[in-house]
Amino acid sequence: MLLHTTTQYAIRVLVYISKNGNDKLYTAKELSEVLGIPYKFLTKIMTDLAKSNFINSIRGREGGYELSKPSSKITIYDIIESFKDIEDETKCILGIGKCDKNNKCVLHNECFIPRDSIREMYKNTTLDKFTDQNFKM
Amino acid sequence: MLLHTTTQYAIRVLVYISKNGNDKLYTAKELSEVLGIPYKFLTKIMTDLAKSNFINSIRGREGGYELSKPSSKITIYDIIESFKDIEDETKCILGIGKCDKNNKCVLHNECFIPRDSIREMYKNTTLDKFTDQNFKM
DNA sequence: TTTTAATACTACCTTAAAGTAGTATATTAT
DNA sequence: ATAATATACTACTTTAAGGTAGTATTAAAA
Repeated sequence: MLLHTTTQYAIRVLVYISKNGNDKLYTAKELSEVLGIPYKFLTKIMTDLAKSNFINSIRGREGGYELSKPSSKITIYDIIESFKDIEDETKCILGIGKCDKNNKCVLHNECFIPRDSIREMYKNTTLDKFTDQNFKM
Repeated sequence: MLLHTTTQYAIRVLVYISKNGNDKLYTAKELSEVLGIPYKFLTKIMTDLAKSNFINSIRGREGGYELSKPSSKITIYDIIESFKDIEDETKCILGIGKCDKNNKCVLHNECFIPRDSIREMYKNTTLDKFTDQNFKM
């Protein structure tokens, strides 16, 4: 359920840009400072986000980053998936191969609903959902 | 939500002994073979389980391991906690310090219920719950 | 055209978890 | 007594994630 630091950073950057408007460019320096993400680590993540087409990166003086599509078209699930951080839904919580209804570990039934609800929430949550609200960044 | 391999192994060993009866000793060799856990890794974990008083270890020829208390007194939560693998309930899913009701990240509300239900399940699940049932090991 | 300020690339370092190897110690059957 | 068969201890290796450093490239301002 917990996400890798890299994925957390990616989500936070995209949420920040979405909340603050996609009508200007954001530099790595600004994102790094305001979100408290190490600069060099952040630029690596931004390059990945550009390659997977979440953002456009504009090089050179006056450059920076912007979302490459409306925030209503980006889900939390998309971001997590792009960093290969989605939990395989058949993966057994006790590490015994795959769990399905015919092949259950002792905790399978108890874990299924909460795991599924998290995954559905990720799929249903788009970045525009946060634009009006006041959350910590 | 996913557990470390060490924790998964520990749970599986204790569940196995509980299901198969605490009226005999189980050797590391048997547990390793039947559960598919690397022998040397398993013995390290068993030593930890003995130190944290989940099992008694009997050294020497004819030795082995047994539960040190009734399986009804051992919860999944106890095991996970002993391997320091319990998720801090105030830990922010996006890694922004602590989340509580006055200081929420964008995903806090959506994650709270499923995270809490997993934790409660761990607390309410004792090893004797599995003794009659037929689950994969 | 040169300087400045931005991102991109390549390589490395650090840390913790997973796993392995060898030896020491304990206990019982013979 | 001693051989056999257990667990315990110490130290090492491997791997992946997180993080750092230096340089190259790009493009607009001056």
